[in-house]
Amino acid sequence: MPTLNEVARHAGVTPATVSNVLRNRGRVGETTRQRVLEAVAALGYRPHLAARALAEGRAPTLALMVSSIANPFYPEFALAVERAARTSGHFVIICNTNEDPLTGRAYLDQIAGTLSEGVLVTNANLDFADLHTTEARGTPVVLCMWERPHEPPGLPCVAVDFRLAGELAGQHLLALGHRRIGAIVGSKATGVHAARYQGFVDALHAAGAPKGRVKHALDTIQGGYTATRALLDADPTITAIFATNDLPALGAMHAAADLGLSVPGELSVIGITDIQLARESRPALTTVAVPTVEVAGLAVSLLRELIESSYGQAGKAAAPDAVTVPMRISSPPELVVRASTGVPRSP
Amino acid sequence: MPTLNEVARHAGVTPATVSNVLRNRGRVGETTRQRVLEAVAALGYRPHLAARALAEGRAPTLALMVSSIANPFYPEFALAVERAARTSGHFVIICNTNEDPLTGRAYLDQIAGTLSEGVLVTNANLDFADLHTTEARGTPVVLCMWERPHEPPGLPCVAVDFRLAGELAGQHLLALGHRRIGAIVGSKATGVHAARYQGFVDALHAAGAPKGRVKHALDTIQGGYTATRALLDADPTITAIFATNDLPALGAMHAAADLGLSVPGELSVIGITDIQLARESRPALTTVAVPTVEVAGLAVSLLRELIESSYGQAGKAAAPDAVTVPMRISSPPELVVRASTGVPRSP
DNA sequence: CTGAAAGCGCTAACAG
DNA sequence: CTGTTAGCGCTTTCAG
Repeated sequence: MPTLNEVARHAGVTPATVSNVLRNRGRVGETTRQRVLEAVAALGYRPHLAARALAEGRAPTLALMVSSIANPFYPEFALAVERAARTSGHFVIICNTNEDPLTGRAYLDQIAGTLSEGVLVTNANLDFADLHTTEARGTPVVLCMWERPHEPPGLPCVAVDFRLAGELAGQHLLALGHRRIGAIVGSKATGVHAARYQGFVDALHAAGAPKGRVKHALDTIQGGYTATRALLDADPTITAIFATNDLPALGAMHAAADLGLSVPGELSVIGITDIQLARESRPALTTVAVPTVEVAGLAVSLLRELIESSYGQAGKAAAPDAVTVPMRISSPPELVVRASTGVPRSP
Repeated sequence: MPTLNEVARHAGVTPATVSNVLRNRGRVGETTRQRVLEAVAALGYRPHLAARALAEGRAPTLALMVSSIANPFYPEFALAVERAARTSGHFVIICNTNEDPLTGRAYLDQIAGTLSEGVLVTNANLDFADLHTTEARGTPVVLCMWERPHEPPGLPCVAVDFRLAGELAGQHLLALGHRRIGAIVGSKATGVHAARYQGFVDALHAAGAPKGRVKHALDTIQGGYTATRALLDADPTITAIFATNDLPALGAMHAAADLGLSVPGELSVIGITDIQLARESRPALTTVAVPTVEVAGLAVSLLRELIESSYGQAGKAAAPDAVTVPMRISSPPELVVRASTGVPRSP
């Protein structure tokens, strides 16, 4: 691997000049520029990114924290993040926390600021204190899927109005005529899907409909499957299932299939997110779509801004504007009606 | 961010000593070691990975090239890769080629050897010449899913006997009594699934069964869907579909659903790979499982070995053992019978 | 057992 | 416009 120095020698200039032509910095004469470019091509020179990172004091990578990339939502998101990151020359390092805050911390400790100049956090079971620590150490962090635009998390974030998503789902079911609706909340009671469920309840309330049964479940197909069976077991008159995420909704459809209930004939099912699988299931899942690609784009660009300004204010003492934690809000979720919802069966 | 130097000062020693205790190198006195450790803890020191990379001449990351992380097989594989990589302190950078060889080359050019010390390649539409180039430049490359153990690709790889997988699938269908089987090959005629289809044909041949119809398709659910409809259109007497991958197999099931054909009652469907979705579809997909996690582990450890030896032989002139390109073979694929296959309908 | 010194490959002022 | 001079933070001989 040829170095900058060798290229410089080959071109009969100094390393600084080569560096300059390569990054269009200091103005360089056209003839030397050509000479340098030729040398670069001749030697097949490629800049050593680690060296550059050290010299610049910043690494060209972003860390993407996910609980498990195997959860089908994350790959879609990761793809969008990577695309956005590439536009600013960033590479993305994927950090699976495997739902373990300690693993998450280990990642943050190791790469934040030393190999990555910014951190993107999805709903990855992380300790907020750890995130604040890495922020305090100078590495910007942004939360990618904050659920409650009206209750900022105290960390830069891009928020999606998930309460609205829940409400839209509820309204859709209500409009179809459903009154006995089971709800599957894909997390513990205190969990991250509270806003979605709240929206659903709001819709019910506004329509004067009864509140219905709720079941908390793992945010997986299996979780939705189990929850649905429990729900239907407890109340066979349920005509629709609202799940706070697509995966459990898919599980609900499976449960229906196993119980011999047709969807949507005998049971309607709706989810939230609109992952690819939602389109591809049979029947195709009605859901409330979250603008995934947009969120990824917003998150990356917010992170970039934070990174830039973090270098900018390096000299400033005690920035008191730390109170204004930035938050971007994505465009609102939208109902996508597909084949898993319909009018309720007659009693 | 405290530096090694500051820690050294704090502990009243030199940076070299701190470095030594941190990596258990030069023997260090127990008392100074303690002192250093305290200083490290007190200052919250974390090594600067980019600086270390430069000094060591090697980066702590591996590049994982995939065509699109959104294809459901890759996340599962990526997760396994990351787990394996962590055991040697490596981070993984995910590189989506988006099926574009140029994008792949751009990635290789930029990070191979400068930010990543090794490259893992899945079936990511890459130019082999580019891979050889990066290898020649000194960055080891390993192919992760080579399909034909008996025709080494000329690059280090871990191979899976996909011909066998196709054969097992064929045998299963045959054993059930199917004779009119449609095949969906998830790639162009010249493509990467040739071995799988060959195995299937071998099984047919061995049983003296007719060869049946074939349709090439995109390696997606949609591709399988379209292909299935075409197949059934051309020959309604088909009783089973063999797909060279799970995604198209899933698509076949959807097509069946839309045509009002019950699976497996009126149409059996089998795939290859056993992605998570196969377990989670309804009916659950019968498939031939590839040992994904094992393959990831083999690939990472092979890559590690290549990396180590590449540093080792740095001085040696013209290593003539370049002829022995290493290949690891995974344990054989295994048939997983689930609910999508059964005896053929009576004529 | 520990310190001093050189350098990894590149960038960033500042001179000339 | 181009060259000089310092490092970035860490590792690694080699002396002491």
